[in-house]
Amino acid sequence: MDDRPDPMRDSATYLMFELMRLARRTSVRMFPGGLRLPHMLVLACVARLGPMSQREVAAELRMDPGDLVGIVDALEEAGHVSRRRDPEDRRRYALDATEDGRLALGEALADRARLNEVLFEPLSADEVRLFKDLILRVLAHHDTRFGEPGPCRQPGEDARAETGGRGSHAGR
Amino acid sequence: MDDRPDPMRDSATYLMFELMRLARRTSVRMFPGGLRLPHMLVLACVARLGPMSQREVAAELRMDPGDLVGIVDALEEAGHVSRRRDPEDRRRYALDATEDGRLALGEALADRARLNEVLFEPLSADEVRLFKDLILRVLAHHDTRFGEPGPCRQPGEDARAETGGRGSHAGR
DNA sequence: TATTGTTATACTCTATAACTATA
DNA sequence: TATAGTTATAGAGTATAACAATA
Repeated sequence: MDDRPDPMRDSATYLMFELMRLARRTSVRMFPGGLRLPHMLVLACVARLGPMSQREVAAELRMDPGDLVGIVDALEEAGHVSRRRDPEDRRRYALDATEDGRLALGEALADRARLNEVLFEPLSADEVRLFKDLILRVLAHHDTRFGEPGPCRQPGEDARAETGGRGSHAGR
Repeated sequence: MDDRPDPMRDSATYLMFELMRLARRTSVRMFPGGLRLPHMLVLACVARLGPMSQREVAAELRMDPGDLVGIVDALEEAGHVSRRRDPEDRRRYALDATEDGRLALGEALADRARLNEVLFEPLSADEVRLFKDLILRVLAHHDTRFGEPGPCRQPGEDARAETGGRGSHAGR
């Protein structure tokens, strides 16, 4: 039966696929009805980058502007974002996060942190940092958003456990 | 503008989400019309584990048996798998990979390897191995398929699927 | 921007047929 | 047999997500 090894398990993208399925199921089980990732991303985007148009959000998140309509509809109905016409250019919206939206984002971030704790429990804190660092380096290679070390570390934030230089830090 | 850090980027599951989006887009761009991951998984499963029922495939891959119907339909129509009734139990199919299916699987595996090379180009071979190793350890902690002997159920999933061999179910 | 439509994936529920066990 | 319960597949329906085309 199990004589031959599964050739799929050699593929990093397949393993990531399995891990994402596990993450989604675990998320639904732990936080049913919670903010889903796309909504969370849009909310976090407007909360961080201030009043902006849907077009700008779509560009920032690499999402289809058409798909943003429904997401912003839902966030507006939930009272998480405000959506008024930009007086400078009435074709555009000026989206912004409400106070309630910022609270909801904080809760969603806490939930997601808890999810990550449960999911990555077998890894040490250093290993999780290394894991994220490897992904960030791959993303940076293909997507300018993740390009520079910029918004990952801030003055006043703790940077001592830096695992990832561009060099080789993974001997194994 | 606003140079506050994006709080999402601290979340391993968010970074994985972005990397999976990138992988899917890259895959479609490099191999339009190629075998998609679920089809590939089913094909690899029957090619490796010999003649088996759809129920067994679903259990092995943690997929919904209902969703398997369409996937096997497509694989059968493409000539990649054979689907005949199991004479021992005519409710079941005896699925098996055809020679053509094994060839197609080999090509799909080669394509996926090429995709992984392109995607993970910024990482060294050791780092990719480490990356896969970290994922495998996480998967093993939540899913019995991925090693780690021991009594361990994956979250959000029950143990309903236990179709070992034909014949006796001990507990009734 | 918004709308409409298409496709892929995942999950739920139900129907039907074939099997198992038992009275 | 007859009856009841279980299993394997099929199908409909829902929901999310990505994407294309167009108003």
